[in-house]
Amino acid sequence: MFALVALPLPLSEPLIYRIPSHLEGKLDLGFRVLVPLRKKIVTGFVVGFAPASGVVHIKEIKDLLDPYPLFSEEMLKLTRWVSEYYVCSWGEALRAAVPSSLMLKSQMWVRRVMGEYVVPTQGLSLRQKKILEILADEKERKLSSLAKALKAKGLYADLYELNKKGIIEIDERMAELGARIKHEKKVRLKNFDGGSGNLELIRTAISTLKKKSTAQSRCLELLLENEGELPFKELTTKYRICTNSLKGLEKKGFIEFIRVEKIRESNWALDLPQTQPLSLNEDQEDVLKKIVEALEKGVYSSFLIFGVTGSGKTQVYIEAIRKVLEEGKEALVLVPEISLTPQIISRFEANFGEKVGCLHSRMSAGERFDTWRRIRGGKLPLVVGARSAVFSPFQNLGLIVVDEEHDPSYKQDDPAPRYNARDVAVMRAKLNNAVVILGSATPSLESYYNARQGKYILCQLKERVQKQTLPQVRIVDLLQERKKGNRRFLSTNLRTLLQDRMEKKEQALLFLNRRGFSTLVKCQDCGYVEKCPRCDITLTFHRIDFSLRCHYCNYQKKAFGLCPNCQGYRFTYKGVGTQKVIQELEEIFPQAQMERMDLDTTAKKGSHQRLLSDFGKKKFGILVGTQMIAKGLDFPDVTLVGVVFADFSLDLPDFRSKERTFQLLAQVAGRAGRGQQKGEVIIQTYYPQEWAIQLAASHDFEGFFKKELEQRRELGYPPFNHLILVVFSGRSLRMVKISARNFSTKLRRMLKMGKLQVEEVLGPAPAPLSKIKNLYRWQVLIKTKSAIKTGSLIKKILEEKKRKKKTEPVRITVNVDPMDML
DNA sequence: AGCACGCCGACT
DNA sequence: GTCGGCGTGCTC
Repeated sequence: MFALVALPLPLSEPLIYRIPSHLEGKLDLGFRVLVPLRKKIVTGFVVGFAPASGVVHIKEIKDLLDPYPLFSEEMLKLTRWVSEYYVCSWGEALRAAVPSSLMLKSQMWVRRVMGEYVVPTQGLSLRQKKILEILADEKERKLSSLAKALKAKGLYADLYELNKKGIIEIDERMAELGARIKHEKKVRLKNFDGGSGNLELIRTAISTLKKKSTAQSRCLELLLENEGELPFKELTTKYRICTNSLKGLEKKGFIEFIRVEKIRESNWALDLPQTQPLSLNEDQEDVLKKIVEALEKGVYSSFLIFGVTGSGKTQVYIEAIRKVLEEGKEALVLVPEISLTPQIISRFEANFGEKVGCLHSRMSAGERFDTWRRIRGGKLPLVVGARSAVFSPFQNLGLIVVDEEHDPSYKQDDPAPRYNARDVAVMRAKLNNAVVILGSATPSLESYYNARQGKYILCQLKERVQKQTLPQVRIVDLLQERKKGNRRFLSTNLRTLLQDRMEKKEQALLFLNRRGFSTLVKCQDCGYVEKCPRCDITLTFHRIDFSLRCHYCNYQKKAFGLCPNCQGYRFTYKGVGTQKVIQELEEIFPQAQMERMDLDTTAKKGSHQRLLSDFGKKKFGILVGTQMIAKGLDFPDVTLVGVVFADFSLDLPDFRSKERTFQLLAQVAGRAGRGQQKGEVIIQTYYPQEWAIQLAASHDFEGFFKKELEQRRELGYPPFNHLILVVFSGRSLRMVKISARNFSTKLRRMLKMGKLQVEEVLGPAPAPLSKIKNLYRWQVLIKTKSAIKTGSLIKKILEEKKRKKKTEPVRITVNVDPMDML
């Protein structure tokens, strides 16, 4: 009997291994195993069995890593689907579903045997001498670190030679990845059950002991105060009870020593005053009622909660979760990484206490592993986590919530699997007959469209909880500002309002969306950026041949003509940064208190929190920041929000740029006027007529949705088609182009033969970032009705290419449902 | 992916 | 003639 083992590599199929006799009968689907691969040992997962195989040299499974399968049938199905939908190997999908610390790998260690002066250096190569030099300082070293020190790969030949000569020894050990279960010695009162008779007995013991040993009686008292159990270490260090006293108590039979698993967990929640569970308003009650009905039926159903900022979506989630937990089922809450803040976690902890676990990117390997194990063991019925938490090992999942459903951070771009956690969540709910709730103040077009089509049940929360009105939004035309002679970033309008807020001691947020790093050309006089006539996509500038190109369809024209809008001839390539804005603010308002918040200033651990808490305490009045300040902040004294430059996201060469802009503006605007005072928002732009901006200013999602949908339909973009982006990258531009062209020709030919509903194959065209780290990048974009069918076709084509003898030195990545094309 | 093997130009 | 850089092919 043979086992099919999926490995975390981009292999088209699982590899086949012999099952050693001592593991026969013990193995089942979903088990984690160690298998030899080339000269290494790697972790894989058993995904199937075969009675025979055509492979000549079959290796044997080395070992079994767990007493039970790591993956349930459901998780195998889910990861299988992920691998098919997102065009990656099953093993890669499975890897994404376990903490990385479980993916053990062997590591080679190199040790010097002969002393420094004994080694005959003649006859050794330069590199071999270098190796010995490095090994002279230390007893032993990991092979990987040795390779790094030598800035060289492929040391094996030299190492084996040195090994043969008996100068060094090489051995293979499993790498330590922090996945060990940590234990802790604890002291427990013997036969303690908290009952009254039991208590009496111990009290008597304490009083008799008091005469002889105060330490021992004190120890028993301490244990009584702590539910009969305390860590050994705490007793000896914190309470200064010596080991002998404890041993004495053990001998007398009062206490026993136990070893328990220790859970690593940093405390993320804030010690906030426990907010009273707010009672739900009528709208919220309606929504909750529908969800509870669905939960009671116990079949798959999906909801889209569309609620304006501040309408109390979270409270609805909380009540739904309460219901699920009461039924003994489990719940999962996904939030974007950036909003997985202590505030959010505290909110859930206030409601569910010990039942909540969280999973986020800043956790250590050990913490992740422990949390994962507790979920698997059924000890954490509620998990709040970022993207990868969608694979949490629940056994009895009843509800999944995806908050801020539209957020692009749910999509993983690198490495494979390039999945969208929101869509995986919907699939997982289906497989579990569970309920899934997607929530957003600005739903993605896909989800809102799905809801309109009846795929999701649409629930609306139209009012803010405390009935605050939405802020008034004004659009400032930067072109007019320029004509008035104002060359600064801040318009006179915004300056006046900032001045006013400083006088009134209210606070302001200045938001700058700085993602415009693709090279686009903007007219200095009118702000015009040229677009592709076919794709409505911003054209990008290519230095190589001074052209403007569309990276969807490869339309191109010469750069440096006159501006088609105003006949201007001066163009800019770069934009404003947060530092520049701060600099200008300091010039204009020398006394103002302000802080900057972006990736640079929040790199240090905790600085993010400190900045926000200082702002909350009104230590400064103006907060200037990027995306980071767009979401979730709730400061009642912020009455002014300024969007310094709304066009960055609009100018991106991406079909979603309008949607992004709308969502961002709506979110940022939602930060203003959350308290008693009414809020005001200023949006500065070169496109005052742009409807994405105008509709955001009037808080008109419906209007935006209608208009954008029309355009998407016309051009065949999502939600009407799925997009699949295939990127070719390599050192040789020629090879990259050839490879991309071969692929697209083959794909087009195969599509003609088949009956697939593929709308269009666009390109090949240069990627918007057409050269990264000396690698040229070209891409092919596919619009299709069925991502899974087209995906499997792509897989076939790529495998055929591999089988051909001459493969081009070109890396190919497939991105299904990409969030952006950069 | 990541690593071993093979081919080729730049030097002791 | 050797060293080491980089392209090529394969993993049961």
